[in-house]
Amino acid sequence: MAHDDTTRSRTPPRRLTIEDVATEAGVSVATVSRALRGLPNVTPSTRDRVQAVATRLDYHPDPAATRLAAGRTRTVTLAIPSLSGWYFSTVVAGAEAVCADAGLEFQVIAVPTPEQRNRLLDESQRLERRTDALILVDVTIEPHQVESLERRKVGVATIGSNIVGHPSVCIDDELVGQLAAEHLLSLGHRRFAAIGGRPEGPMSFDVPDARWRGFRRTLAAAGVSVDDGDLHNGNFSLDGGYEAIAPLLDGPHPPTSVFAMSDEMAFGALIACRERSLGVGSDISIIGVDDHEFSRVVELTTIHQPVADHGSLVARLLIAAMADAARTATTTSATPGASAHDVTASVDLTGPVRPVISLIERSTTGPPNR
Amino acid sequence: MAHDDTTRSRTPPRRLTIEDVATEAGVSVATVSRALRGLPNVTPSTRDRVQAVATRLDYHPDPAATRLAAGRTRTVTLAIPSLSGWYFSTVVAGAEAVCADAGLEFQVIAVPTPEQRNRLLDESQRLERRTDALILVDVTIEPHQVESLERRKVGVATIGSNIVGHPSVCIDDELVGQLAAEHLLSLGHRRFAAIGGRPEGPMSFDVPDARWRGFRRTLAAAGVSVDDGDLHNGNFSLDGGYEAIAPLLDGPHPPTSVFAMSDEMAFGALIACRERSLGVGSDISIIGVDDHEFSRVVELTTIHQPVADHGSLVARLLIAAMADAARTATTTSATPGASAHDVTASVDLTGPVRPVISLIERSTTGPPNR
DNA sequence: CTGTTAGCGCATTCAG
DNA sequence: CTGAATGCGCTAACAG
Repeated sequence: MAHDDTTRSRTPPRRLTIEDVATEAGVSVATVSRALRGLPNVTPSTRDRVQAVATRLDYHPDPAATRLAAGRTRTVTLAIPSLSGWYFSTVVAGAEAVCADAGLEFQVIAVPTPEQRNRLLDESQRLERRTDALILVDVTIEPHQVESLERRKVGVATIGSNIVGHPSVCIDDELVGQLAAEHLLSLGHRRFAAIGGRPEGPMSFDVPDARWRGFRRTLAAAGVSVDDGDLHNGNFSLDGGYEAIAPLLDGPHPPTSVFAMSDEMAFGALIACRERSLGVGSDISIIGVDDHEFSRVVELTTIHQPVADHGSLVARLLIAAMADAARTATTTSATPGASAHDVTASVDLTGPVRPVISLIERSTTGPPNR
Repeated sequence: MAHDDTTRSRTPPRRLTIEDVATEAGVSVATVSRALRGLPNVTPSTRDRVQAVATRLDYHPDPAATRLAAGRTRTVTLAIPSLSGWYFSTVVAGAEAVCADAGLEFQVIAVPTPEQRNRLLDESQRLERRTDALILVDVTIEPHQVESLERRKVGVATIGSNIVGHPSVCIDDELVGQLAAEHLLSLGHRRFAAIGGRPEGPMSFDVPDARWRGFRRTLAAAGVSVDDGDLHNGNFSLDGGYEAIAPLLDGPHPPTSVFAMSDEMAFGALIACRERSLGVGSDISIIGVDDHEFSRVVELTTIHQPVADHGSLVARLLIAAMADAARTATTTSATPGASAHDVTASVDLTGPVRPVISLIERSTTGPPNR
């Protein structure tokens, strides 16, 4: 009554190891290891045979054993202030897809506070053992932390900021501010307010600063002056946007236009305006940043950035950089001149990649009516 | 000239091992292992000493080695049709937070297609080696796959469906349909359309079916009949909602009310209505499901579900179930009667937990004007 | 209570 | 080109 014990039995089937494959294929484990990883020094015929057996047995090397023996984890870890929210989740999705494609495990960790950020980054020892590389999304990192990761050969790539010598994707945030200012200015606005970042909030990334600089500079060039009192904290959230704008609307001297540094904050502002029966696009103009999926639902004028590309782009850059590093390491210590013909990875992966941004004019902005 | 070589040198510092701690503390590695894991059979004084040394040295056990030796990975893997989108990312965020808190690594994998789903679930061998447990979010799983995972002691928990004997969180989807129908009915509507799931789309989960059943049943009880021709595919996306509703609006006999099975699809419907200058809440009523973060921005009437809790809840249930399983395993083979006093985990973790849902009436629904 | 020892599954020298 | 041997760092019996 022989039945397939490995699929029917109630007891856990013994996991098959490289040795099972070796025995079955009539070779040594070393050969199996080489064959399966596509290393040289294996006769094509034996390689094929080994691969056939492995496939038939449905063999997959144990990642833990591989890690322990080889020292590499084949996993990428992404750290991000939050996993929810449109921007963040879109970035995560992009990065995951690329990593999965590359056969890398994808781990993710939310670091909403500076404490958690440091707890993660200060333990490079721990990190090295868990991951081959780190993708930092709107997470700041200090020089000594970078250095520590470099020393431990942990790859690093960033979104929203950049580290010299490491791949990064970030838009020109000053330009964002400039485009917003130019648009509002061209419409005839002269009274502005801005809703921006979390000065004492969880993270301290410099995106909002740069946007504010660009905004302010452009206004100044047009002879309009704003000061830091015109910048309000909206925490990059819908509620934050609402809270930030409401008092202004109720105040004695409301702005005719507001630059919300994210669409989500702009949505909050929209609610506040509706509550007060203000005509958005006439009584008051609102411009956001992101081109959030739902911006067109409310016809929000905004500055588009290709968020979906951010994640996949860094992941690709990171993977290329890692491959590059690995190859350089072996190349350097083996055949110093071998890279002459190998221009494959000679694209520069260390400078920041700057996705193109553009103004999308919809109906929440218009000429001021007062 | 002694300087701290482990933090300054350009060469990777040799990672310190359990043996370093042992030597430094003057005990054996076994004792260090016990002490650090809080196992019994260690004198408090030595335990303290070991812990002090470990802390001072900033020692962290290598996860790969632990996995290999202990067989457990201390990682939880979450599989989900997509990582972006409000519902999904909110769930992910909740689960991650709980896992991180519990000291578990958190891996995530997108399975947009049935092929990818099967590729994941059919390789229980591979899965077992990578993760201790699986959280399935709106991902269907076949009985034999469940069995295979059970045999390999991989924990499983689900959201959006439930597997007997495993923890799960899912709302009463028939009730969702019923609430929507009752609301629309009470307003006086008699002509309905529904926008629902992806019949031939990537996933084949039964959420939309249940919602449709509840909707239809309630209507029938009120003497109104709808048929499958009134159910349109909106793919649970904004664009899908738009595409689904547009032709109806342009048709000869448009509905006075539409039940969108997700807020995102409702948003798409909203756009279509606006394009046609239809008064939403008067010319046509729209009700969604989710209570999406932005529903209040557009004043969408919807059926609220506590999405933020879903993720953290399953994660908690899963972790409890895993602890339970581990304890049962040891208990059973050691002290059969020991659990008499230990009622800690005797809450039932195997039945589905059903979060409370409720209708939130805003302004996109109202009495029909024709 | 503590130390010794034998693997966990694989990658990797080094001989052959 | 291939195989035998060593060790990655830790846990889990077992012996003291």
